[in-house]
Amino acid sequence: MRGSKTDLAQADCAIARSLSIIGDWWSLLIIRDALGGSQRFSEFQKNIGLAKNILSSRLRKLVQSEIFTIEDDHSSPSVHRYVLTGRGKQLAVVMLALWQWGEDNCFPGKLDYGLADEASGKMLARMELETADGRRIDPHDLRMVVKMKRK
Amino acid sequence: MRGSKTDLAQADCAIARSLSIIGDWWSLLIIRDALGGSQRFSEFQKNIGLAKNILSSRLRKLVQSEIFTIEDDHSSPSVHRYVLTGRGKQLAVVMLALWQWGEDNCFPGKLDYGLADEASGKMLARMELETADGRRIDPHDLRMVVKMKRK
DNA sequence: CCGTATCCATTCCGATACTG
DNA sequence: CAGTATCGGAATGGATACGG
Repeated sequence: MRGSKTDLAQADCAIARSLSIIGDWWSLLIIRDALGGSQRFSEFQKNIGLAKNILSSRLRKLVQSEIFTIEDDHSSPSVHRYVLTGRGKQLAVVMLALWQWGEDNCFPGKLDYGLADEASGKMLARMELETADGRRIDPHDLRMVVKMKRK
Repeated sequence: MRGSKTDLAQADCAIARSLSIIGDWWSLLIIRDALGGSQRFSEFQKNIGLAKNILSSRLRKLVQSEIFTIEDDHSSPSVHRYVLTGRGKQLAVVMLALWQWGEDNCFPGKLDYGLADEASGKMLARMELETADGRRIDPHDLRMVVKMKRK
C-alpha cells in the first residue's frame, strides 16, 4: 500500500470521521457557499473559483455522503440544483467556528464584517465553550479528553 | 501555473484563511491530539499513526503558523515539546464543532462517549447557533450571509 | 449553460533507511 | 527517541477540449 491514503472513515473518533467526509478545502468552501444560498454548479464555480472537474468530483462525493441532494430545476430540464440536506445544514456550526477563528487570527486589521442570518438580518453570536452545567471555559484552561457518558 | 494549488491565505474570507492554515486532515488531528495533552513527536506519531516525514513537515508548518511553539524538555537535551499557543488552543471550538457533527452524523449507533474537560471532569456542552441578541437558530432555518458590522 | 473527459504538473503520503 | 532524506505511487488541481 504505497502512497495510498489512510481511510479515516472507520476511525474510532468523531473528528476523524468528520474529516474523512469534509476534511478538505474545497468541500468546506462549497458548503459555505451553499449555506449562503448557492445551489447551481456555475454559482459555485464562479464564487469559489475552482476548476470544473474538481467541483464536479467534489459535488459527487458530497452527494454520496448525503450532504447535498440533487433536485430538478423547473426552469429547464437537465438543470439541477444542489440542495443541502439536514446533515449539510448542521455544518453551519463548524463554519461559524472556522469563521470565528479566522477572524480572530488571520486578519491583522479587525474585520468589519461578520456572519449573519439573512432572514432576520441579525449577526450570529460568537460560540463559546461550556461545560454541560453551563459554566464557560476559557480555551486556555481546557484540556480536552474523551470520556464515557453517564446514563 | 499548471497543477499548483490556489493560495487561500489572502482570500477575503475568514473561513478560507482558516483553511489555508489548518485545512487538512493531519493538521487537525495533530491539534486534536495536542488539545488532549500530547506534546512529543512520538506521542503524535503513535496516537495518530501517520508517517514520520509527514508529521515532521506538518509540525514545521504549524510552528510557522504559530499554532505551536517549541519548548525544551528538561528530561534530556535535543528533546523538545510542541506546545499549543493561544491561537492553537482557540481551535478547541472548531474541534468541538467537528466532534459534534461527526457524533451526530457518522456513527450509526449512538456514541457512548464524548468530549470533556479533564480538570473538572465535566462533559462539554453542545454548541448551538444563536443570533447576537441571544435567540437560538435551528440550522435548518439559517441562511448564512456576510454582513457589515454596526458600530 | 451543465457538466464530463483527458492531459499533465504538483503535491501528498507511506515505507524505509539513515543520522545524532 | 527525534527527527531528516529519499523514493515511488497515489491523489489533487488547473487548463482545456468536448458533448448534451
